[in-house]
Amino acid sequence: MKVLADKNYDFNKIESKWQSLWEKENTFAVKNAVENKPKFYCLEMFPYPSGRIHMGHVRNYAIGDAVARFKRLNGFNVLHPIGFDSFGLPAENAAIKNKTNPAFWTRNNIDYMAAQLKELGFSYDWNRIVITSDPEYYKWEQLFFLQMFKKGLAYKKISNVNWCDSCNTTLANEQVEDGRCWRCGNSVNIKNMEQWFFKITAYAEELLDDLDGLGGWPDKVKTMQRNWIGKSSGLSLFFKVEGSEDNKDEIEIFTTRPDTIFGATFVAMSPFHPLAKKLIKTPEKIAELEKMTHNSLISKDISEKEGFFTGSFAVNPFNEKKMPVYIANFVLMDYGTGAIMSVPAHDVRDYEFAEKYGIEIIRVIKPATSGKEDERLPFTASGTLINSGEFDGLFSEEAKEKISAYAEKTGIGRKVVNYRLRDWGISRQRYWGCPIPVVYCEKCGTVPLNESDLPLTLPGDAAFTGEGVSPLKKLKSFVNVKCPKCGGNAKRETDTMDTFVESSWYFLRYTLLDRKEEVPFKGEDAAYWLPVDQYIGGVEHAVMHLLYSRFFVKVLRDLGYFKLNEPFKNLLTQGMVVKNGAKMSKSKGNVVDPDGLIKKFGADTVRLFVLFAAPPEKDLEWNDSGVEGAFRFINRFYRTVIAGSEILKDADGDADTNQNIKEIIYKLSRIIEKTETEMEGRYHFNTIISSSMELINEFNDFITGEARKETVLSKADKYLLKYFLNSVILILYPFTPHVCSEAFEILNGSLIENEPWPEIIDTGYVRENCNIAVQINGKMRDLIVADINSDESAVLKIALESAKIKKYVEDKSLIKKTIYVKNKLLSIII
RNA sequence: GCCGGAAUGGCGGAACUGGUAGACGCGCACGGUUCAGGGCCGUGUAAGAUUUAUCUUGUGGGGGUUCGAUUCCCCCUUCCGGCACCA
Repeated sequence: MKVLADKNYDFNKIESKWQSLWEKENTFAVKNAVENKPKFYCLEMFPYPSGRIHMGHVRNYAIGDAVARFKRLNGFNVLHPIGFDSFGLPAENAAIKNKTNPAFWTRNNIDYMAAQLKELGFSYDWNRIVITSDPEYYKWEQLFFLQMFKKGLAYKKISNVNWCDSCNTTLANEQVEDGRCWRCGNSVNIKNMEQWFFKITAYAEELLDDLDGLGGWPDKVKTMQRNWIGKSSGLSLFFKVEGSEDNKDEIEIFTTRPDTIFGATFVAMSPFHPLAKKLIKTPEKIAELEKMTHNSLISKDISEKEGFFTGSFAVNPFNEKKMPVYIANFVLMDYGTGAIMSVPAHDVRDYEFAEKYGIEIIRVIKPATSGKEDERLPFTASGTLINSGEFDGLFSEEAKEKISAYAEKTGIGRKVVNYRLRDWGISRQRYWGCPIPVVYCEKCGTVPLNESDLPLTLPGDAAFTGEGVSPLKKLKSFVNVKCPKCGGNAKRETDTMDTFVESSWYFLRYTLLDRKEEVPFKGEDAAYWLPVDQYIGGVEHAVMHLLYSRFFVKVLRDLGYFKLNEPFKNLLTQGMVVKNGAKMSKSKGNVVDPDGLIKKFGADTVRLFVLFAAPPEKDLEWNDSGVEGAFRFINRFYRTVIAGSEILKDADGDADTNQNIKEIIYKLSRIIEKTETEMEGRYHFNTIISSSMELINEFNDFITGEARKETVLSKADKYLLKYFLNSVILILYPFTPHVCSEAFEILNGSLIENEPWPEIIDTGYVRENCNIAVQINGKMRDLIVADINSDESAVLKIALESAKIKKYVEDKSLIKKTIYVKNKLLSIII
């Protein structure tokens, strides 16, 4: 007995029906390795459990779900997991406010957001959920830390670090944007303190080189990473300090412009340079130095170049020139050597400084081209050397080589490569993060925990007052501990790890099916699933998460976990969801809440709209009436299916069919092909959806329009129309899975998930004629109809009969030249 | 300042390697639906002129290559993003 389908589109009923079926049947659960099926790992950046899903999430996950469902239809074994990046500050701030443990707030948010994701109908394998604040997850992170510690890849040092007053913690360089905290936007100070670091700089060269192999990444992201790593090759030189005690003091400088060495007129040194104090001759200037270091600690921002003469001189080994040594606020201590040779004639910054303090300026590079512009100083381009002794006449590039070689030969310098990239500071002075598994013993010093003592869990009885130091530091029961080595008194490390550590390997954890197994993940599973075939997320993580993850994978590889070099094969960075041209935010009052929309229109409508309104890489302008348009289309689509299911009941596949039907089947075939092409990586779903709309419009013309009234549909016609309608349902299924599952069931009585992607069928249709554009001197003048595959002379003949063309070409002899593009265009030159 | 990216109707966008610019949707207008409204269906919708089955202009602006340019090249403007004393 056939269940009569609702005539009207009841999204509530349809969506809850399919969602509960998917959940009950475990439809999207996936095994590690399935024979005869290629694998596809589709991953979206997991959310921080802030409380509710926002439109940015909906867009991100709708894109990912479209890819995952499409790949499943196409016979792939698809891993499409989800989890929660659940350590982090908002939970702790909420804990301070509510005087509870961050775990409660986090748990509630995860439950709510997981329910929202289910209501949106995303096809995740929920069995593989990863929650990073669970000890069963961060335990392995602590293990990685210990292994890295043993290899020297995790180490502690005192340095100037970024400090956010509002978050009460330090930040990595990547997490400071425009001098402000990436999370809260507060301006960042500098603090001198002891911190744990991951030695990402050890991988700088590999991280840079391997970018070239990431063909599936946007150039933009690769460029950002390249700039962030900031490799530069140059020369480091030793300058003797004149008159220093026993002539021992030397200043090492770094330059990328050895060709300008003869133009150096002073040495500029960072106020933090170890020699700074020693070189200064007067007490007043020591005071000045202290003022300068103090100011540099308050703010990274140097609005005005400042400095002073130390009273000491350094000697340029190339020309024995005595150069004054200056302390300068714009010289960074943690890049290069903390001191530079200053060539005001050929460096903008040095020029500015020299002008201000009246230092000598010597030109040593002559422009290759002559012109007023190039006569001006500073001149920073390449050119020919002058005033440079034996190197005169050489061009910059050659001079760099020769001068560097000379320096190496004579032992006054060496070629070096510097990186802008700094080691990743991972210490955070907060509670809600992964504890660093280290103790400080009175006797043994810094001692790592034994692996068997992991996990080191967060204590549940910490107090969240929001005042003073981290809750962990104040908790004596946590801090006071026995040394794992000698059993003596020791104190625990109370810093926790940056939450970007969790997100650096969560995609590996997803591959582990049985979470009871005592491993972070299994090498064979990782080898099967990785690299991620399609990664989707916001571009804001271009140099944070995406760089850290690449680093982490290389470290785990070197720790012997697998042979993988790069985690993410293809990357799609989706644009923001904006309203009235601005990013949605509470302060702007332009937030659109998905819950209300799902209630009003259903998940399929919301998903369809976010995919239809713009291609994924562009920003998406929110538009309420656009959502209604998406809703209207789904209604129309549903009614079409209902009507179709009545009309196409007795479909059967033989005998001749009418030419009009063959024609729309032909059109369908082109759109199936186009969809396949788009789904290979461009992912312009908006064009696929608009094509589907066209197909539905065509279909409606057949079953309700004039065409139907004129023709009686044969069984074979109906067979093709049913194939047509089923194909459209399959094309739309990745975007609007609920209504398509329902539609497929109405039409076929079976599950769409068991159906393969539509094969293109050949109806034997051939286009009989085509429209050809006729141009006169490059301007479109007429559109004529010609037999398909006509040759040029036949088309020209038709064209010359056209009244519009005759107007321009009275006589064939006027034609100078013709260009013919078969079945498309004829261009006549007169 | 340096490095990227973008600019197409009233709006979101389409046009894949140069070949009929404006698909599809929104909005708007008119019409239909025993028509209050809504919904649904149909028609029209780049601009300007007009003798309305006609012509001109038109893809940020200016130049170039080409029979032909939204597409390729050069210059400029605006907007967005990244980096910003990294020597």
